[in-house]
Amino acid sequence: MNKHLLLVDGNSVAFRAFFALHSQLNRFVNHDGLHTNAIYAFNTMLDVVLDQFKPTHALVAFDAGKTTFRTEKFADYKGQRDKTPTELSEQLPHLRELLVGYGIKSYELKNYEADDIIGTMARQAEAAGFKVDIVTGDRDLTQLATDQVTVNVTVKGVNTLEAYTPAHVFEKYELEPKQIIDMKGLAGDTSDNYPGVTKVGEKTAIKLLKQFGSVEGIYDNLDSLKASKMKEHLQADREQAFLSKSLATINTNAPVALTLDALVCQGKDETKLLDFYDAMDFQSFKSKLSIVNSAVQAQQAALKYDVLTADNVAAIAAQLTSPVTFYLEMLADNYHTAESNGFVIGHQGTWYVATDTALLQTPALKQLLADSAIEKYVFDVKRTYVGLQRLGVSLAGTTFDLLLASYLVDTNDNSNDLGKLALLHGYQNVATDEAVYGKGASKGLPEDITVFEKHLAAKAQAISDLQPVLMKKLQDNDQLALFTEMELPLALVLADMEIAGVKIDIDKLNELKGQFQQRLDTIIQKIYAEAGKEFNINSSQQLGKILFEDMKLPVIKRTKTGYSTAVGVLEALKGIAPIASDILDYRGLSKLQSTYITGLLKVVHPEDQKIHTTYLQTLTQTGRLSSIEPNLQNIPVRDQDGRQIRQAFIPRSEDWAIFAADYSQIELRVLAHISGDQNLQAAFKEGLDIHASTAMRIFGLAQPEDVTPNMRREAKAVNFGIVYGISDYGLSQNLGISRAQAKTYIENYFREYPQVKAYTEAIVKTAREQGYVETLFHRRRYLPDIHAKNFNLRSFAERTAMNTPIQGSAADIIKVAMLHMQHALAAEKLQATMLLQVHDELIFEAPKTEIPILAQLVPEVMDAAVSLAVPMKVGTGSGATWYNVKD
DNA sequence: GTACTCACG
DNA sequence: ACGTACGTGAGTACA
Repeated sequence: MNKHLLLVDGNSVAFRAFFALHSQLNRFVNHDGLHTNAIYAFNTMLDVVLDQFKPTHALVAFDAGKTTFRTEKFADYKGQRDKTPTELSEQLPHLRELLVGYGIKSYELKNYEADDIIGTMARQAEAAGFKVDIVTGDRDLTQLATDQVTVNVTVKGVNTLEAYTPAHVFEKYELEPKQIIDMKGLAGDTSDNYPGVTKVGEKTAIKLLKQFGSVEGIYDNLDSLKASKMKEHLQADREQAFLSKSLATINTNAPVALTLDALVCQGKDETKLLDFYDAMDFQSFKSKLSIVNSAVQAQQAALKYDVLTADNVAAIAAQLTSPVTFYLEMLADNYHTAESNGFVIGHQGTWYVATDTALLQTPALKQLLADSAIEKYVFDVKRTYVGLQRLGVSLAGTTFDLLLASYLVDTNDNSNDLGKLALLHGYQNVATDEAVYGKGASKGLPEDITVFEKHLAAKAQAISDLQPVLMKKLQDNDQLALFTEMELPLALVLADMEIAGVKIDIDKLNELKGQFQQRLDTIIQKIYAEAGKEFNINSSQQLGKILFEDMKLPVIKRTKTGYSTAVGVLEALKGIAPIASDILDYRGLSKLQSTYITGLLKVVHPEDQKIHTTYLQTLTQTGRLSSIEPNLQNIPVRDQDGRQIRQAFIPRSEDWAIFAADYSQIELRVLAHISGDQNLQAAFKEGLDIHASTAMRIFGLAQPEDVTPNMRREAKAVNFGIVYGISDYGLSQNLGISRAQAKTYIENYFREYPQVKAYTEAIVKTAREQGYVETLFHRRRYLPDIHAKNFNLRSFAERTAMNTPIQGSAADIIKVAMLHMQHALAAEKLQATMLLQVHDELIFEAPKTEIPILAQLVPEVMDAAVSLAVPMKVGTGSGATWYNVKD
């Protein structure tokens, strides 16, 4: 068998791996708070190269430390390098463990770099007749390429490799591999921090080497060069050139205490890898282990199910007893329009699968599902309820929802895919939908119907198996009431709101569309005239060029990729360039046109002229809802133009009206409650204008009349800032004041509201000690970054620790209000229907005759949702459209 | 798929 | 010294 040696530059590949998944740094944290992104990507790389090269021998070389024979020669070698981020260095020891699991030797050598180990072993292996593949992120190693040795350099992350054979090196540099060191000697290397020859870069170096072959060749023939700046530099930097070349040269005779025989691949030790993956929380690698797979396959093979038919369904339904697990499959995402493809019902170990959804119409089955005395275990009760409802089937008695429970236990465990979610809980026996149905355009039912049936049975089994696990966790977290009394029943309230939908005046939207378009056309022509040419105004790239290059306007702010053209920037330019103000107008109108006019028209249901949004109940980190397809929680209100969109939101019929109620300052009231601050509480108890009251305190005013509108505005920003987890910089940006000024405001605020200050300090401490923060109703958010060494990550976690209990408790409160509201409407036998929730407000439609009743009832219910140390305040209004909602 | 921008609380 | 306000969704451009 041909011997084949794989040599990996451990540090360099780990470095690449770390930055390949750098944007995911927060998502790759194990249960001990260890970052794992580099380990994960390194593992992926290992799988790729082992599969590609199928080596018989392998070695991963690491750097031993900072000091090497190179730093002895040149003290500043690699001197300018930033310190390795701690999030990466903490991962390096675990890479060795991973390699042990893979049966691959790792090695480091004092005073030498990984390069030298690799160079030495490559030469030895070559001499012994091996084929050698080197994997590294560092192009310098291409100097080692020969006919037997290929240097594979990572490109874009770590999974794509560029293979440098001598021929490829020549293609790239027009040099022999051994001349790479001469090139480095001449051009230097900024990342390794050695100089080379002044003003000589890669291009010049290559030109010289093509003529003279090597650094030595150049200096031997220096006299033959005609006089030039370059010649002067070469003469002056002679010593540097030779030093740089020697630094770039990989030592292929390092005293490596390894024999080739010691590098034989031992094969994976799956038991070790299993432990390692458990420690790292790597579910996907774990699931690829054959010991895991065979266990999973055995369990899946043991999974028994029967197929429901028209003949057996009634008898089977009749004998099912509480609790039953039920799952309705709809492949399409949007359950308001999705077709139902099949379902499964049963209990532990006995599953009945149907791919014919008409069987749901069987009276015995319908009755069972609608019977609240028979407990149901499901995954995503809202989706199931709506799907069934569209088939004329009622669902009641749900006592467990895997999706909801998982979200409450940890807001990060919130995949909508049952298979993925189960995996997050270490449960492996159910495939992901993507694996079974595919994705994108090719998504569909498997050709083999039994694959589909098995998948449904496996889902039911997973729900049933995980039910006790999740219930235990909820109980341990003191979250049973939150689950059973709040989120589960709320799902049905939300489902009813989604199903009810909100009626849209299509003619109104079209009328607005025409008006906006006319104004847009005028502005577009004006902008083209001002710019001196036509361009795509929607492209921030093109716009940046026009403003800052063609028109030479001052650059206020940059983004990662170029010039920022955000509102703040354009506002600042308004005074010197009228085009800025036209672009702002254009942006405003074009946003309305695309997102709100055409966007909403696209999602109006053709049959009922209504919009049925979908609320995501398990998405946000704070407990708020989110709204999609379309988002009805961000319909314009602040600007007059945008606000008109609300004229298109109308009640279901002529003699009905829209009614809305909102909590006033709910977050500040929550803050007053949980901080226990006497001064803040007093302000609310006395019914003061809270922003004016804060203004009096931070500006030291004696009389309410002394508060100017500007003082109130600034105090309002301070109040908001406190809720967001304040910083002087953030406040100064928001108010356009100096950082010092902002700092004074904050100090004054904390002096006046000392218990708020104490709260912000205490909650951060709590987060550090227990790793999470909680809302009034025990909703929990984990904050692993609270311990981060990185200042930014840690600061962010600290602000989140302050904000989440406030925002989250406010979310809890309105959820309770919604539950009570639904009951009250039924108890009062009102036709009024709750339609929308926008974080601190509820929107209803009702017969005009019921509006006075609602004006009384809704604030009462919202007030009574929770009893805080301060009173609640609820504002209401009604009108013919959402736009017209006024007191 | 990511970046940018902007709508809401 | 570090570089920010908290929580969302959608449209467009561009690679």
